[in-house]
Amino acid sequence: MAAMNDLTERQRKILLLVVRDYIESAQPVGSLRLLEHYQFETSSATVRNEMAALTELGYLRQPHTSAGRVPTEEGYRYFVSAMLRQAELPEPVQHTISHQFHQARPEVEEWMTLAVSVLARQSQAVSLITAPHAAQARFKHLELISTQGRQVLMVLVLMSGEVNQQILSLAEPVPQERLSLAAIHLTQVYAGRSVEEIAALSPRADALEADISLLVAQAMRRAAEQTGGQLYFDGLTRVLSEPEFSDSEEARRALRLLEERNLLQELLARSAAEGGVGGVQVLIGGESAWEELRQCSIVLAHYGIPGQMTGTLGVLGPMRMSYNRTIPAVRFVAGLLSELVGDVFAGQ
Amino acid sequence: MAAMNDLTERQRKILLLVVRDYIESAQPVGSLRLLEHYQFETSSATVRNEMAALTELGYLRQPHTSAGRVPTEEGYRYFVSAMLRQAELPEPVQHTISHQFHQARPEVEEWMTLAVSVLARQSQAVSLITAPHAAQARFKHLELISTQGRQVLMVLVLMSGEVNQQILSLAEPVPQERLSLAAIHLTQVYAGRSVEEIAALSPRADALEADISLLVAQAMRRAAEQTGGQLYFDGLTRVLSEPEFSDSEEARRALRLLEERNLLQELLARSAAEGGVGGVQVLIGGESAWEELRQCSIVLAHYGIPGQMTGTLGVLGPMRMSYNRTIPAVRFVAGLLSELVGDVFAGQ
DNA sequence: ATTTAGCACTCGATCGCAACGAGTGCTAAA
DNA sequence: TTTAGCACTCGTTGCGATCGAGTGCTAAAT
Repeated sequence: MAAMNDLTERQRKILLLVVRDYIESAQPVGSLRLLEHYQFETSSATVRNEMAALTELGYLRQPHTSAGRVPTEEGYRYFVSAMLRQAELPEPVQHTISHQFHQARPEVEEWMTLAVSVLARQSQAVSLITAPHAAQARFKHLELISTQGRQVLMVLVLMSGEVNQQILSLAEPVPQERLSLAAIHLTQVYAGRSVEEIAALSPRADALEADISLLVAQAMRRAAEQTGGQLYFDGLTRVLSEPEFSDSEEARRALRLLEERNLLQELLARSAAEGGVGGVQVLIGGESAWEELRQCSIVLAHYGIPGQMTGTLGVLGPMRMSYNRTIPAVRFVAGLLSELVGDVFAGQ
Repeated sequence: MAAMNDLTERQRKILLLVVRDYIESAQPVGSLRLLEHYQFETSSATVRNEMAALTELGYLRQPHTSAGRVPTEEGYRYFVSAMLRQAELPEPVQHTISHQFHQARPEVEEWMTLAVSVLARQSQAVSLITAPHAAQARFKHLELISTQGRQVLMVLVLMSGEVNQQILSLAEPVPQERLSLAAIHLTQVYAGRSVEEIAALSPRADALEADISLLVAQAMRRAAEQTGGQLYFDGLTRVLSEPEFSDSEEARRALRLLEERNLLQELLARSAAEGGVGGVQVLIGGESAWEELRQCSIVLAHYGIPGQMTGTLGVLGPMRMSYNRTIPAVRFVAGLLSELVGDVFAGQ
């Protein structure tokens, strides 16, 4: 492992260019190629020497003796940390995205699908996001709606705005009025309470209400146990044209994670512990993460109101994903969503 | 194009075996291979002659002169129509699936994810389903919940059980009591009404209610305009290991459809016009469907209560998908869902 | 002490070519 | 009508030659 700042200015320049070129071309980059495409005052031999040094330092790697250089994970990391400092999304793009969000219908679901769509387009990789999720599930409102016979639709709204619906089969038909009364009563009693409080309240005499409050507690416990809000993603098919994914079965297996939603949610949640809202984290080569993600990188950030109502969004792509488009986009969208969520849920 | 029943018994047997073998092996099948793997009383030469005849008739095709035979679309169709007649899912599998559904929490969302998961596993292809969708959107219930300041969460429940939530920004803060009164009033007035009826009712004097009823009408119109319920799918990554998809960019492009949810919904909705609930339709080679689906087949069925509350489910896979596992599975799951939906929504 | 021109060397990629073999269609005998 | 026999087709496989992008090293130049 190399120390951080032992690079000369020229080495730094060469390293960054190699990474940049490799990200674009997906081909090992050699000294001549570098001279052709970028401005240099030195000759190819000098560049070769520097590249050898960078290889020695662990930032670059040769797939085989007579090939150009490819960044190592360490190399990507250097590139990314240089990137993190600066890198704003261009003004006009910011405006477009911002506009799209304010144009959209004010529903969380809309925001989520818009966010993944924007990120997928911007990064050309797979984007994911979890809906904002309250740190603590608190009861807001209950509605019971008779549909037919003994079937009742229960709609449970949490203070986070999360809506939970479930179909109950009662032992016998109950008229809508009685259902409404029960719902109003329970709503009054439970308003603002947490799962524990609701579970602790002694079951009331009324059999119907007792049944229902049991189900309410269950539903809330489920909501609380979830590590995050609902997961959305986009860009899966776009990424299939990347060479990494069409070639190797290895990388393709990584995509299989996407259908194991709970696994992925856990991954996102785990990182929440580390980074606060605002900062962009970049996991390169699946450091500290899953085996399947060896070949991948993840750029992620958290949004929302810290400690109250947060979600995670990120981009999953090949290690040579376009960080300079992805990182600013992730940061910007996270900021935008924090604002929107803040407007609606702040101070509960 | 060949007439339907001009095949001798032996030709029929050979054709079905060729299709079956090709579906399994993904390799052109020759006369010798057929003799090895299945029981024949004739020699390879006879089989060759019959294969030549079947090629002449348009059921088979040779990728090149010295290769085995591959089914044409016509060949697949013959195979499928032979299949449609019989083909039940094995009893134990039926029981397992049935059990899973009755075990699941009684929520539409659960049913949908379970359905796609079962179908994806059973068919080894991409499965899709649209949530049950009412033929006509009818108002059931409205709830207004103040979250913070001028922000109000509107929860609109339709008689179909579809729940619609949206965040409103009012001109000025309104206390929860006033919101509740408005919601109760509107719920009474609108109960059971269709979009048109609601839009037709003259806007009332109360400004708050007027605003809200406008939004309700908008939301209902959106719900009505949607060609189907929410789209779920599964099995995307599994299908990537099929040779059709890892080899050709062509087939991979078909998968891109899956992220254009509206397109896909339209496709499913369009077929609804043709087949009623119960029958399984098989679209081979994207007949009458999209350009992108040239290489694919779709097995689909409708479920629910005809004319009232229906959804579509299907499997999208390569033309050589395993019809004999897919067709019975689609039929069975459609039946199961019809029952479940019927229990809850019948007779509204 | 750097930098650079020159050069031998490496090794994957590409090309051409021969051999292989699965599969066919045809003919003639059973 | 079936089938054994056979010539023929043509994609696949294997192999050696060649190519060329790229390297590292050495020795001269700055």
